[in-house]
Amino acid sequence: MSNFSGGFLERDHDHQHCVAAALERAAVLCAERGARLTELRRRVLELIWSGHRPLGAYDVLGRLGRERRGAAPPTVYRALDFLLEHGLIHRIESLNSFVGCAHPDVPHTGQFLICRECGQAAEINEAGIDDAIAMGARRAGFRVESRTIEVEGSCPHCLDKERDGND
Amino acid sequence: MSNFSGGFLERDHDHQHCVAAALERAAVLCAERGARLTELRRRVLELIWSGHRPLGAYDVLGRLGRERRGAAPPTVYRALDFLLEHGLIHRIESLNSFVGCAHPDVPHTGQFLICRECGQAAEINEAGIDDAIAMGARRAGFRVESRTIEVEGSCPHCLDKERDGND
DNA sequence: AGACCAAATGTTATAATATAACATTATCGA
DNA sequence: TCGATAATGTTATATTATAACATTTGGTCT
Repeated sequence: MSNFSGGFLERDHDHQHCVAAALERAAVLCAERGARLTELRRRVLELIWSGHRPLGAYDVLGRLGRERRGAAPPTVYRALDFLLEHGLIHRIESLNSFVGCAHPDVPHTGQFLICRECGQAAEINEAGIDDAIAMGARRAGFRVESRTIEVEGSCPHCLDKERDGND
Repeated sequence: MSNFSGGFLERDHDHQHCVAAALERAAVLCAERGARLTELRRRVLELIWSGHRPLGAYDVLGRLGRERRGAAPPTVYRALDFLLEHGLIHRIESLNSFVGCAHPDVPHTGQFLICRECGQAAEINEAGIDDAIAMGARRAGFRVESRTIEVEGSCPHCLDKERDGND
């Protein structure tokens, strides 16, 4: 993963590779599960992966609409639901938007660092976060079923830019 | 805090007290800050505190509309914005809704346990969560500006009910 | 008190996000 | 090939949120 810098990608990384890999993982995983990765679903996944920033359902619809006549909100939401069910994408609650998951094979709820400046989201996997949540839940007698962890701030690239500009 | 059971309140707790205390804290805090807790804002805060489950803006509007002619969405959203700014309520992103904050005096971003069964939300304050997030952010070279931590699951009371029902 | 300013609220319209309900088409196993 | 089921198309509408401008209210200065 020389492409990675602590979860945030370099601007010049080979993004075609990200997309191709994501689509390939999805194909394998759906085949294993007997789930149908239809052309529509595949295309929506590809659109979600068009960048590393979360995309809204209507952004997806906008892009889809140009190439597919009769694309309507349910078209997109149903595809997104399928992709969510299979862990191929995550929903970012604080942005009402969706981002690709790079590890759909391992069931997990995402932990995200989201840059306010450039919009890029990085998924991290910090066991300590889940541990600390488990601790808090335990104290409260609460059974955890899922987690939403979304951290907003500035990514390393945008912090660099800030420093360059003497901010 | 004999009323509390690890963050989740007993069903028979003195809720009038919760509301009164919240309104009093708000009044004090606004006075200190020279912020105007108008009748409308106070009433919206009271409505948010009508229970310990997050309330949507349109729920608030529905209740408000009955008593205040000319209540419209901006009426409510503006009051909610004020209350958010002053930390008197928190927004629950995963529910598009709002819940009272019991500790508006101490600046913090909330950590919530939300029961899928009964809808009740408990705010916790688990330093380990923020620590673990700080660690993950550090690894990624990310500067944290705010956090959304919303954990869904089952609260102790609903777990009890499950067990009683041999679930 | 009166004039003024800024903040708060009222009012109307509309944007953005999401789902319901039913019709049609495609896929797959028997 | 038939029939069941899943997927998609289609139309309408629900839900959440904000823009833009008008009016009112509350405080301040003289």
